Amino acid sequence: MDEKYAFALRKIALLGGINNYVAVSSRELGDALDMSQQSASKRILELLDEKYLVRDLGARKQRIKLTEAGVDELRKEYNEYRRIFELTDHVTLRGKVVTGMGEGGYYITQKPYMDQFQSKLNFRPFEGTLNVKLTKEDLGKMEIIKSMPGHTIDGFEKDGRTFGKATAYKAKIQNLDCAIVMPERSHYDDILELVCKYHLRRTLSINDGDVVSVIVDLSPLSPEN
Amino acid sequence: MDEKYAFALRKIALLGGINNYVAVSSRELGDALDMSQQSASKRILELLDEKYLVRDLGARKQRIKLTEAGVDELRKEYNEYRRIFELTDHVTLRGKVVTGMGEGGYYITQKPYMDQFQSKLNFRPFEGTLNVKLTKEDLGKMEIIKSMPGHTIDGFEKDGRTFGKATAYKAKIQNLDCAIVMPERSHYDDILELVCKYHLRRTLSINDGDVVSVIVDLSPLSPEN
DNA sequence: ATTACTAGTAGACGAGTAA
DNA sequence: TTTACTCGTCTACTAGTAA
Repeated sequence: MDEKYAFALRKIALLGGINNYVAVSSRELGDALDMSQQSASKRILELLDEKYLVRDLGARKQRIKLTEAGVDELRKEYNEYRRIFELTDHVTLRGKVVTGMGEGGYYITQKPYMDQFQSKLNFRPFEGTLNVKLTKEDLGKMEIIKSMPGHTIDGFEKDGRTFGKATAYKAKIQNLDCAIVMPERSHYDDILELVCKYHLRRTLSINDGDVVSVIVDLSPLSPEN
Repeated sequence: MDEKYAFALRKIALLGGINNYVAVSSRELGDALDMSQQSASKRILELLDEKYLVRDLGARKQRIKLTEAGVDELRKEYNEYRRIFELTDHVTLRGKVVTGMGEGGYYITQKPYMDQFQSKLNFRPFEGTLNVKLTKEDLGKMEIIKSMPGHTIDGFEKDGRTFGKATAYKAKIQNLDCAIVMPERSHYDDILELVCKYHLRRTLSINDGDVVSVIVDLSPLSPEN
């Protein structure tokens, strides 16, 4: 991603091209970008080529709109700014409860993992994880979380099989202590895996499709805790 | 402000150079900016020249830090992203109550202004304005407000003197209806001028130095209201 | 008005290298 | 190791202009 593309996309978004088509001439965009009409025209062609923009080239004036990919690029930059200016001690994630493959539960209950949860998070998880599919808006917050230290859960070998490393972060769901676990090699990055001392679905009376908020603690870890 | 400067400042901020000096070699910055060590070195010199950066050039490795001006430039971009992604119907401003020059009161009480307040905001302000000096963090939010329509208060002439145009936005302070008034040609942009039907200091028992929150309404204006 | 081609050029970049 | 100079290349820009 070239920075100049992000810059142009940002200005187009500010002109209203984020949710709807907006009529922006190459001259107007040139003014916004402080460049010539010709260069702005070229920039638009490049953005179309990169699939960051779609265009409806009418007779008089073109109408343009960011694509999903274009919005995603902007969101990346937005998240960088949030890391810079909103550095707080917690992040709130929202998502919908879903049923996973049951793998989470199998992994979690391995003794070496359990022992580490006990020593690092101060509780032994109930066998099983609660899977939460994050809303699109909160997906970017995962990057913020990943950039913070968290509790490292070491991997191990057993019966010739490898159990990978993971990182855990203390969290709260409806004021109940829990933790989110992020395997180092995860296929999903929009699924949050929660572990808790109790059976979350039963304790909180939640089911598939329910929307829940998870507050992830990002305060600096005290050494040896 | 060249976009490439903002890009470099952003990466430096992410590397930790926003509050403190941080050791970043020109090679490391080059990697972050996806450019050569030589170009990154040049970029740092340019940023120093523009006073966006200060440097402590030690024997082994330089230590750099953003200046106030540098942070301000980043905050501008951050505010652009907030306008894009956080488009909400209100903005909360915080600041400290201060005593102005008394000009506000003189202007406000002019009949042509008063009549417009009555017709556009549906109240006649108490004679006098409450001045609130905004916190640095919320200064950028003024840009967001300025970019929204608001109620236009027309200027007029009287006794050969010109009374300028202004824009008013409905607001609430401690749940009390009020409005902020932004003269088109204002010398201050960190001072909020509030008008209210009541005497705010007396009604809310506030005095100089008290910190107040003002919720500014940005919901789209209904036509003819 | 528009958009966007071609051609010429200024300036940004990296390689080589000094300190 | 650093930082940062010079210099040659090449890219990204604008002017002119067509459609």
